Amino acid sequence: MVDRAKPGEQARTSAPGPRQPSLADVAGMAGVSHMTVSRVVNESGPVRPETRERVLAAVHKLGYRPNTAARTLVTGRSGTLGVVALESNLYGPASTLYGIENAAREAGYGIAICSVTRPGRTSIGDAVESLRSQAVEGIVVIAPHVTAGRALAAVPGDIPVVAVGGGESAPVPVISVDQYDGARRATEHLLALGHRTVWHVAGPEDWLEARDRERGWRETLERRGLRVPAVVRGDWSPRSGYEAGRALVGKRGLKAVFSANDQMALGLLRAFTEAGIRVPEDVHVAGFDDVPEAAYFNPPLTTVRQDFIEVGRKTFGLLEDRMAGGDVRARHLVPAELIVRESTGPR
Amino acid sequence: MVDRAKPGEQARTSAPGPRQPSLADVAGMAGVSHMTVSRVVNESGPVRPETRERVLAAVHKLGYRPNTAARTLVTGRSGTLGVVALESNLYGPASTLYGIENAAREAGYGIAICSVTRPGRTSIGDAVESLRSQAVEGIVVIAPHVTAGRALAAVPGDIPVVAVGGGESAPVPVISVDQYDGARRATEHLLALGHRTVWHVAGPEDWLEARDRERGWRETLERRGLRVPAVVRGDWSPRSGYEAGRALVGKRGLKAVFSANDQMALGLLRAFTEAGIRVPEDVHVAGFDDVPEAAYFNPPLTTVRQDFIEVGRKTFGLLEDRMAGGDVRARHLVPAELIVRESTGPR
DNA sequence: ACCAGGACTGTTAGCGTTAACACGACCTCG
DNA sequence: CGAGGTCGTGTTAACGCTAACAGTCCTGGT
Repeated sequence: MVDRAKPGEQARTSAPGPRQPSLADVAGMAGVSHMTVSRVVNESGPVRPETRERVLAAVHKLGYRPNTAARTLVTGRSGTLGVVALESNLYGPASTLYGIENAAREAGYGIAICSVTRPGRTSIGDAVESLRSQAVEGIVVIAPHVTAGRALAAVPGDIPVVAVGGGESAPVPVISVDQYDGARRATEHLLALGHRTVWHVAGPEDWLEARDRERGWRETLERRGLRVPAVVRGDWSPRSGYEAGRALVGKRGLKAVFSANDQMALGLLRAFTEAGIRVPEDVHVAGFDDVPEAAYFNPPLTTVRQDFIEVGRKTFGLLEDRMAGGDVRARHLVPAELIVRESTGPR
Repeated sequence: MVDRAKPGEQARTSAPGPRQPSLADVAGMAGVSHMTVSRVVNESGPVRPETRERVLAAVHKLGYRPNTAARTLVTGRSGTLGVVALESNLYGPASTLYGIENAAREAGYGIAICSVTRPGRTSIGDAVESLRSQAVEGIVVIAPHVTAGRALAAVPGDIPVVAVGGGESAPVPVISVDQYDGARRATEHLLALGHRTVWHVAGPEDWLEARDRERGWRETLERRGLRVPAVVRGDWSPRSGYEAGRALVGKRGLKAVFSANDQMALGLLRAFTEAGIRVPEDVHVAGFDDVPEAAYFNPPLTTVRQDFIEVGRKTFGLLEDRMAGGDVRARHLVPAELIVRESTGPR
């Protein structure tokens, strides 16, 4: 029996012990009915100041905490939102999650999360299901993946859902950074440096953000009647960027490269360095995301910044509207900002 | 009235509508008592196969979903764990969270999170409080910060809590990567390259991991009777690493630097490059964390890898023990692994 | 003096679930 | 052939809370 707590030290085992105090216990101590206690605790309905004092004292003394389960059962509201996050350890999703969580907490909501590693209709569906069973009042799906649209369509309609970065076809409201415009800006910036064309290292084909960025790049070139080089495709990882870089080395007329994210741009830089190609002297490189590291790459990376906190805030706002019964189906865009650094600097 | 759903299209507004079906509804349709339905749903107690079929059919037809709140109310178990994460957009915490979540979901638990930006006794306390009010069964605190110890001491003892990366003084079980040993390995690796000493860019003084890494470095030098240079302190960010690098440039005998994390190491590399100091030719540099980018830094970074998935798994296991009533107070360490790359390569 | 109505408090009835026990039918064993 | 068990099912009573209504005072206007 190692477990005997020393005096003054709380027993830290989870012995069943006396259960948490309930409204009734507080009521007993304060000499009122449980309803009066409920009214004090929720500030609903009038209570004489004197009574309130007594109740509050009892609440304090007993360490009373309202039982969420009971409250949820009777009110039908859990005060919890669910977030489905795909690849939540990537910088973008993690930051978005953070933004949503902040906005939600400010409004008094708790957050339940469910990450899914590999996308696919089933897993997103499972995640939503798992959250629903936690009685969440609404769900945010962070899954900028093509399958997300189908998965979302399969979600029962009786719970409010909004998506972050989903496709236009999603049957729910979508909020997203303007990937297309961000890619356009990066591409035009590179062209403005005097290049005849811009190469592109794209993200995985089944990611919507990858598609939008690629489209932004492609259409910018087409609009000007410029040659559109074959895209090299990566998987967002620095490693795939490195491989893309090696594939690109030696291409004729390689003067400007737009990478679909900063991590791949890092791999590119590495591959170019190894091949003796200097950035920005020989080739200009731009990325996407503006991860905190980007400013300290070698050289510092020109990139497109996404305001994830704003995305989180707007997403929560949209979900709130949906939960209030609004029929919002629009697609909301958050503007992207071009950050120019040395990787596209003067030669 | 824009809201009328077209036939075949689900109404996506949250109109109150007929409430979710309950056990009683299913029971009615199947012609049994609600208890029989409960037994079928939970696979508790014997049910004749024939009856089970009928019940299952009704469950399916009605789209019955158990009401968690009611179940929690009566069983006292919510099936949810809480995670308090500090700076959850940093690579380490985000990965740990991911690891914990995975392990928890495998065991059938849901996860509620609560991030806190700035540490301090109150905010961690608030976060714990907020999670408790969500009726979590246990709490993981990811907060490798000195204030975490005090904050944890203030948490009521009636809920199981474990900490990730907390200090030895924490009144709860702690799980952590062996920071000290990781730092020792990095330092010894640098010394083995023939340097007379190793400089150190430390993390914020109030982070326990920063302290452990610094101690591992310092004591390794002291053990060999080597000179211990003054530490330069950063805040984990690449920017602070850059500034540290500029402060270091020109120091006499600067041959080897151990940075407390990879991001700062990146800043260091940048500062050295700008100053015309070559890595690894002039100076050797090592980091800590092994972020995915580290292998593609310029040059690729020697660093200490932390197995966050393993940390998450062990953390969940420990919490499970606590919830089962075990009085585990030990400190569990996950070994760190040195990854050697070009930044400490041959000259 | 009387009644309307507000302020304050209490009583009752669920919310949907599981725990605990009760009951009949059937089987097995001595 | 009856005692005692298991199987399959039902009944009842919580769990802790809020909604809805029912009182009981007290005040103020007529």
